[in-house]
Amino acid sequence: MENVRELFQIMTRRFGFLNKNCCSAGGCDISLIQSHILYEIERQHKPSIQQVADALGTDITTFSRQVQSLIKMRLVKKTADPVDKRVGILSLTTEGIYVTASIDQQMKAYLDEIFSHMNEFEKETVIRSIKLLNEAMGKSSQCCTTPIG
Amino acid sequence: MENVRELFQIMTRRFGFLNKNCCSAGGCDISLIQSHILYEIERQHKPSIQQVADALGTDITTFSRQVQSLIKMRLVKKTADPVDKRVGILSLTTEGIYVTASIDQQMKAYLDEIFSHMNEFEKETVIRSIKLLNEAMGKSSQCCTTPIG
DNA sequence: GTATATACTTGCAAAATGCAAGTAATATCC
DNA sequence: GGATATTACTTGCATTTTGCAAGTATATAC
Repeated sequence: MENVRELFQIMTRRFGFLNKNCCSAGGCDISLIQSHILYEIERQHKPSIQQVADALGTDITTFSRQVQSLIKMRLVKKTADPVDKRVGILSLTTEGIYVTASIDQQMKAYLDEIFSHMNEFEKETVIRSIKLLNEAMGKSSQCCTTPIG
Repeated sequence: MENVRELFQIMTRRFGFLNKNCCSAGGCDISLIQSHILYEIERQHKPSIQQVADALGTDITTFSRQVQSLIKMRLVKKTADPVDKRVGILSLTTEGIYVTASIDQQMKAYLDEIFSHMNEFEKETVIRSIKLLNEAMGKSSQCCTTPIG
């Protein structure tokens, strides 16, 4: 049996590089962290600050400031939740939507390139496997979540 | 067809949390970055400082200091290459080997837990898929490597 | 209506980062 | 074989990032 951890470690590292590559390139100059934040704001529908911070495993004080800088860059909007005025609801501005879409497009192009080295059957198997993996990680309560400390 | 990027993004994020969890827990108090460095020093056989920095995509000046702190913690040794005295060869100390092994053990336990939610066939498929993916990423020259800028 | 909890925000001090400029050793050119 | 360029780091320094402690504002509990 091969070294499973090594396989995971190398794969995630490479995917991390992919994410990095998709920031500085072409027009938008976004940090890796900012890219992750934009992605998560789009993915969740009108999330609160807390929700995104939790999803990314970032300390909330740090995240508060990261959001502030994205607001200054006019990529993100913050509106108070009308039901509970304490919570700040995050959403993308028009420019934020554009930048996020642009990053997504780059990522997809890279992924296509990677899959071009496989046949259709292999590609299907790989995608199905990752889905399976995500489900298994979701079921596992003790791991794969934000570190508590 | 599902959103492939999303699958990747979530998977790697979760695996990242796994890595984080395996640092602060139990005895050794190691940062996530330090854990990655230890892992890479063990993986490569007696690598140079440059090699590890490249593998992790870290700026070499930053990495130089990260190595210094690991040396202070007595987890890493640096010896000049006898053939080329400019290059610093990195290796783990006895304590470094112990800490690295301990982290690896935790990671493996977590991975076992994840795979316990699958049957043997699924597990085999997933592992084979990740191998395939790594090979495909390796073939792709334009991506999955350190960002140039 | 007071007490507690939640969702953030800010002060501050410590740590991490990366460019510019250094040092030392090697490789190249003539 | 000696000047020049290159490589493999290291250090100075200024900027940025981080997270704990302590704050504010709103909401919930009793």
